[in-house]
Amino acid sequence: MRVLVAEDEPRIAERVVAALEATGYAVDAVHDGESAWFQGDTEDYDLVVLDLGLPRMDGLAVLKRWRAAGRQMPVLVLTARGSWPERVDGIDAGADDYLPKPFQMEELLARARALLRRAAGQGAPVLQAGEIVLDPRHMRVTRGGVPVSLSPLEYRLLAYLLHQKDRVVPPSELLEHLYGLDDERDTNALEALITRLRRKLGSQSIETRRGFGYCMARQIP
Amino acid sequence: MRVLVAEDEPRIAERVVAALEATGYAVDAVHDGESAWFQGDTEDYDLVVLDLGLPRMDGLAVLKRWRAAGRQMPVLVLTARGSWPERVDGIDAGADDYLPKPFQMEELLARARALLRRAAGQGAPVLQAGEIVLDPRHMRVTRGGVPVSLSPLEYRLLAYLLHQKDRVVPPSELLEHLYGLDDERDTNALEALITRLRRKLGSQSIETRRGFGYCMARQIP
DNA sequence: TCAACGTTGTCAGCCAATTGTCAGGTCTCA
DNA sequence: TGAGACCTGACAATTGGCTGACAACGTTGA
Repeated sequence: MRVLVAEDEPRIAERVVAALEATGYAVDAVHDGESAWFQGDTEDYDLVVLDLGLPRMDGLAVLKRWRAAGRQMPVLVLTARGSWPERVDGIDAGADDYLPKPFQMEELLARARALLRRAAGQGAPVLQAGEIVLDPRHMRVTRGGVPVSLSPLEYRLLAYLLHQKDRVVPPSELLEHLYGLDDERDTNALEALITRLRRKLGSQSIETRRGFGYCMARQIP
Repeated sequence: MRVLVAEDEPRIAERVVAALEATGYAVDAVHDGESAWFQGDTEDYDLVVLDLGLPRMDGLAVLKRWRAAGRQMPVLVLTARGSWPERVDGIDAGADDYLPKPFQMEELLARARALLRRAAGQGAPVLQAGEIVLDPRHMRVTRGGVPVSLSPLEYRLLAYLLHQKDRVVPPSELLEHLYGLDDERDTNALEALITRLRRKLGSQSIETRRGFGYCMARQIP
């Protein structure tokens, strides 16, 4: 999961980034509207946390430009302006949710989860495929009820595949989402990672579609 | 657009129903948890506005039962319990959004619009010819509902033919599309490919128009 | 400070699926 | 009936993907 955080107040930005990273997302941070717009326009994010009061370009303007250009990613708007007319504006400009400042970090994370979940077209609070269950709230993974311990990278890979449910995800997309910005990696690193994950989850858990990519195995429940 | 409103306080329920109806939605209202659950489980709604503090069955329980039963409709949760831990619970139980009371009606409408907009964005465009179905999102092909596993090249060929539907596609065009080159590639490679595809999809699936090209057979299902 | 450990990228070798080629077939139409 | 268009089975070269081994790196704890 790649997340872009656009927030100009250093203390808040730092806390948000730390919390999101601790949750296992790959996070990029920018501190003004123009950079935010550029990043969101050129890179592929699963979620954007966007402050409305950004320097150089207003957050609302950034959001509108993205939407006008057809960018679909879920956007969680942070705003200090708590009165409801602005909220309504934000939502109608294409925000998927907003959070008035000040907020509890836990609440931001819950909303982030909800948006990512919704974007994946899923209503359940846990991600699941067959006997594999991933609980994003507690960052726990079980296989048939038995806890499985995953490394950070393994966890991110599994979470991404589960979010995509039975879509086939090409290796290039996985590489981009796992390693954040401009990291050029050998696809073999990904293959090794898949192998390690399979060893922990069972070789049947992740399906290879030769020539296309990977997806979680569709199990017949 | 059908909307279900589950709210037990008569004054609020009345205002919400009126506002939604004024917007042009068809609205059903219930006033306790059991009725809410029953309605949501048996009828098809595009959106549910759900109060958490319902008599007879708690709103959260209603929501969880829906989700457990696989009901996917967007749910906007209303709650008087404004503290953030309950909000987190609500969101994690499968709510798509929540609105703390008291709220401005305009804000509720904006959120309703956002949820409906998002739900509408999920159409699954599939390519089809007779019993052959190609789902581009899942990169899956089925024949009479039975999954068929295709190689990358076979998949591309089929996708192209399905896109052209009832048009007869000359071999030169197929070669160009499959191999990029406008060249002297042996048309026999294409013939071999067609043969392999036919073996998987049924020999009737692809029609040969001698001297012109190929097209998907128009089947009468 | 150093050793033990876990994580992750790299490398090399292996296996199996994919796909082009070839050598015959079969079909169709003049 | 024969020429060309098309089909198909066999085969081999190529490619994509898997995995065990190892090394680099950071973390932890004594």
